[in-house]
Amino acid sequence: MKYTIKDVARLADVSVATASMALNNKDGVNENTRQKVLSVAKKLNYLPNRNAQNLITQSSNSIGLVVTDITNPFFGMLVNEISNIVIEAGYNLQLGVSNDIIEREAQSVNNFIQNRVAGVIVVPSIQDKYDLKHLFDLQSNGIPFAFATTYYPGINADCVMCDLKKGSYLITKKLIDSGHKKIYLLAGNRQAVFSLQRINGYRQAFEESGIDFSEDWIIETLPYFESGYEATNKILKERPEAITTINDVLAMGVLKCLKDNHIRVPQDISVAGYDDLIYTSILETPLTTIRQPIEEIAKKVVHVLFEKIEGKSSDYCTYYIDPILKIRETTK
Amino acid sequence: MKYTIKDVARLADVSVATASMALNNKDGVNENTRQKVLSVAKKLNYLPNRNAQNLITQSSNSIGLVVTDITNPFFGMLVNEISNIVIEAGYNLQLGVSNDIIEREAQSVNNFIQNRVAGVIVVPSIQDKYDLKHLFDLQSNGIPFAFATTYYPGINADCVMCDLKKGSYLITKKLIDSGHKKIYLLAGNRQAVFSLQRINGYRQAFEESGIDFSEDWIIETLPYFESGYEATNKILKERPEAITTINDVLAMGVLKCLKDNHIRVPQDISVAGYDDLIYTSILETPLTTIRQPIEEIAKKVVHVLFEKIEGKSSDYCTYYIDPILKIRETTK
DNA sequence: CTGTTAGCGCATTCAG
DNA sequence: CTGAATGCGCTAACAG
Repeated sequence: MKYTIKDVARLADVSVATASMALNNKDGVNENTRQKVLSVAKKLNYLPNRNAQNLITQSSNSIGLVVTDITNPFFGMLVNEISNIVIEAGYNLQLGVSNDIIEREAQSVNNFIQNRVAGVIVVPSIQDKYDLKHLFDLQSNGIPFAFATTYYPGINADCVMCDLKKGSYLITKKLIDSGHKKIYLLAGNRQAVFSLQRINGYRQAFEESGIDFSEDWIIETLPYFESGYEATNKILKERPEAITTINDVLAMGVLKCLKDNHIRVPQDISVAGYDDLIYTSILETPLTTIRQPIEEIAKKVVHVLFEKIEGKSSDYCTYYIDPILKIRETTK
Repeated sequence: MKYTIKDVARLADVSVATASMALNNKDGVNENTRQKVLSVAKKLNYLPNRNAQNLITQSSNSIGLVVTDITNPFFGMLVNEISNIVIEAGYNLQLGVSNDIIEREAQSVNNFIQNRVAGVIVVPSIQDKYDLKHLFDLQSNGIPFAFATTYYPGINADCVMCDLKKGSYLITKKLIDSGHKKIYLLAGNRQAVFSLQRINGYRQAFEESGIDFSEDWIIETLPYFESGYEATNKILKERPEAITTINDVLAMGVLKCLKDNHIRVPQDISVAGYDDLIYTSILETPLTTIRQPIEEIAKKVVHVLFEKIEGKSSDYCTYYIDPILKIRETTK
């Protein structure tokens, strides 16, 4: 049976109002009656109906989170961290998976709005054309939100992300210093902030070194394993000296392709990834990569969101977390 | 601004009741007035409050899902599939991550109960002692639930899972047929159904072949990368001829340890995993494994749950999906 | 076809 | 300290 507060009030022989006050630890209720209420609540296994609570208190115990690709362990870890923190704080997590399709992101966000969640965290997807109405809808509904790992430009919201430009700069510089010139970048979608920033870091390294580079070396890709494989297949005939990617999953696709073509890493080609997934450490040659400090990103983004929810802060900021270069064996 | 149905009613110059009927496409409302209501709703960007809707209709648009380890791509894929199906059906997904801690599972389920979700899917965690009160609470609150990938014994609920015994049987038989005798099994927790079934398959293969085996070859582990590494480290001095595991992530830990100890696979030791993660295909030597058909499991478990939600079915069943043996190069 | 009334489960006034 | 009354936003009778 589902019990309501009426049931516990009736069985505790008090009114609904006092039952409510007792249950919520409000003062102004006699200790004896409180105990009586609590004990019947326990006996009945009574759990308050959040829909009713949220409705009357005009608040919510849920946080909405949209990620692009839950299949990628990087986002798996992000969800894990965010989930832990959010639950710890007494909230519930509603999850949307966009698969990098903006319409799905919008659908999830609309769900969140209808459910009147307390706040939303979104990992933006790759899109050429942005229809960001759902984000403005969040704003007009007074629901705070923050971006994680990257952001959509032109939106007034907090963002917590890795300093992607710096990461790409570090890795590209490393490759240049090792004597490579023809360094390809599997870059994702040029329109996207997370690609642009990495491209800028890549460019900066070249410019600082005074080595010429070609725009043709910047390859647009999707961020998946297969995309890394296909892109590599296409550029192989250009004889790249090194290939960097915007994430480890792409880099694994690169390695797979090179393997299938009997090209040795790093003897024939150097390869570098981005993210530092644990699973890359057992590769034939462990992957040189950039670590994005996920725990920090998760902690910070939730913190920032909570401040907005609690009304402690009202100005928006993009927080950059320092990346860490992990030199392993896929680079000379 | 947040608008309520009152606002759209007022601006459309109708009563709240007709506004509601128009919005919900009920018939018995003039086409003109319906259009009028719809247009102001659109103009206002009105989205109904689900808390109120759920409260009055005594229903819900949310499905709760608890997984153990979202960091493992296997569960990432499972969440992805379930999310897609559930969203497609017009539901919202609430996610809990237990990290194999039963108290966290319970907390998530309690959240789901309080939110009065329509149904719950749970991936049971590894535990010696089960306090399954939260599941009985689901039942007493009339919330249908189903298990995915494994189940807790003694609970009246549906389960959709891979035929784990068969999978382990197939792989063990394969190893025996290749001439191995001393085959270790990194088995997870013996108390858990998902371990037991695999152990049974392992046993069956030995018994059929008439080869003696030792109980000592069955090693209890946690299901994580590090656990695979550590377990391997411990059994190395016993000179195993082959190591099978209950998931690919564990197997990757095994491979990493063997690599660090300069032990060749499969020349010195054969290794086999379970799950068929895409990332294992680029390993030094691609991993022999058992594929669990995740899409099928996801589809079926959601289907089964929906039938319970809609009251179309009332008896419980465990559905076993056939595993697929993937022989690659880590086995002789 | 439309508006009035009632109530989902709960928290918060305000009298007593 | 306690209870009766009110309303959160919405849907479902029921009259008119």
